Amino acid sequence: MKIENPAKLPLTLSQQAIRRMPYYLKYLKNLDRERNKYISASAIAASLSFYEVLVRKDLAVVSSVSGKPRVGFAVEELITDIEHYLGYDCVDSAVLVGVGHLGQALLCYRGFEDYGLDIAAAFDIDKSLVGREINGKEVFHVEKLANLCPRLNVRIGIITVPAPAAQEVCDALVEGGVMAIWNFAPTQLKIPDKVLVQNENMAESLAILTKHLMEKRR
Amino acid sequence: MKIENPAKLPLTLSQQAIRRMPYYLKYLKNLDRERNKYISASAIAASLSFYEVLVRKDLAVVSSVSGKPRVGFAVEELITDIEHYLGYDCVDSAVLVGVGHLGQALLCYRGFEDYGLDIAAAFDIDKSLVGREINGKEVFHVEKLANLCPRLNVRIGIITVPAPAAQEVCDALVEGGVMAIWNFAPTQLKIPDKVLVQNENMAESLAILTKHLMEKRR
DNA sequence: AAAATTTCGATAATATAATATCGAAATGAA
DNA sequence: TTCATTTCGATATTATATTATCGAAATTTT
Repeated sequence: MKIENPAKLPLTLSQQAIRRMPYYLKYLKNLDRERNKYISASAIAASLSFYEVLVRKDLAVVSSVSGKPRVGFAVEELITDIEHYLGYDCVDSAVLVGVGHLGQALLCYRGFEDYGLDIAAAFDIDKSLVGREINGKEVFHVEKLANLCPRLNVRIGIITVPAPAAQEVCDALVEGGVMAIWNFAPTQLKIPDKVLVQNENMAESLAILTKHLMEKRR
Repeated sequence: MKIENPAKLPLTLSQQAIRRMPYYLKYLKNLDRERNKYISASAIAASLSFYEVLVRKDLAVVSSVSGKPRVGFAVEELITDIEHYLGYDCVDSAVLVGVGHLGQALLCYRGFEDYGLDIAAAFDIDKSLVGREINGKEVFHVEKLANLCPRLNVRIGIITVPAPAAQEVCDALVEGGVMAIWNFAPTQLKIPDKVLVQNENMAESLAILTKHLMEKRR
């Protein structure tokens, strides 16, 4: 009798590992798949500047088959496995609230489809924007937000309003039954546990940068 | 003789702690400082939904004075300390490369000044953009990038070009003597060790979101 | 056929980060 | 003045994530 998982190897990916997945995916998709049926973790690691063993571990979790020694992993299968793992194969609908510069940039961004995201509609408080279309997506007034979310069958809310308005918008999204929020406003949102918040606060990254430069200066 | 740091308490902040700093700063600045000369770590933690002890530890590292039991930390001093810690008190100049939707959004963003960042100029390959001004910042042709960086006394490069062009732009920035790069392109850049890269890849966050939703669906 | 090489998976060791617990100092109330 | 409460700092524990090491399988070279 063989022991299946002797030293409790991870069966799920860490948060950080999930973040690495899009990089793997992009790299694999850019390969010439006619020439490269197989790819080694070592090669991936070298190209992405990741640690080799880390790549091997990440792939072990998502991959349906194991890699062949001296050969590597089957590229096509890996791509399918990663896309499936991240849920890219079943598209999620989202609404975007706040049609400012950043909001418009996101509305116009091509590439979200590849990531399994479809922005169904946009919302703003500015009446001169309401009714307009941006990249084929209609802009509604925010007061309709909570009502329209269920009707649009939306599960993700994207917040690109100024910080002071963010909590209010967030509450409306939660009321609308959204299950995950992508927050670009520089605030910490209060939210029920069942809803996931992903903050994209540029001040965070900037803090890392300026801190680093400050130390260089010394 | 008193032992200074018996159980090697951290003298520096973790990356994650640095990322929390902007939230502390924002919270403290929004306080009515006339009424609140002091603030407790407990109150900050409750407002930001952070763990109390974590806040205390973070503040202990940046704060020049320790908190008073039953009272808390002096607000004004904390603000000064955090700003100094992050280097917000000495402004860094940056250039932005790639004046698409996202690039324009960043060029127009007010608030960077508060974070010690000044975007000195923008660059693009599109000749119809070159020579124009966006939010008071002139757009130059990318071929001038490496040359102008030293002249503008720039230490940060912001990359908002499409992924395929990112590495080339990055190389020019490094050639221009930039010390830190803020990369919004969804690629892993190859860079000398001395230069810091901060990736702002939306695919990363999106992976977390879609993964989470996929699990909910089951 | 034997030896060298690449790559794998498994395990171990380390580093980073978050959470929990506890005694002591400062304040306010009994 | 004594006692309860809030908040602190220090220490301990646990969780998360990365890096290192090693033997074994598949392939190529000698």
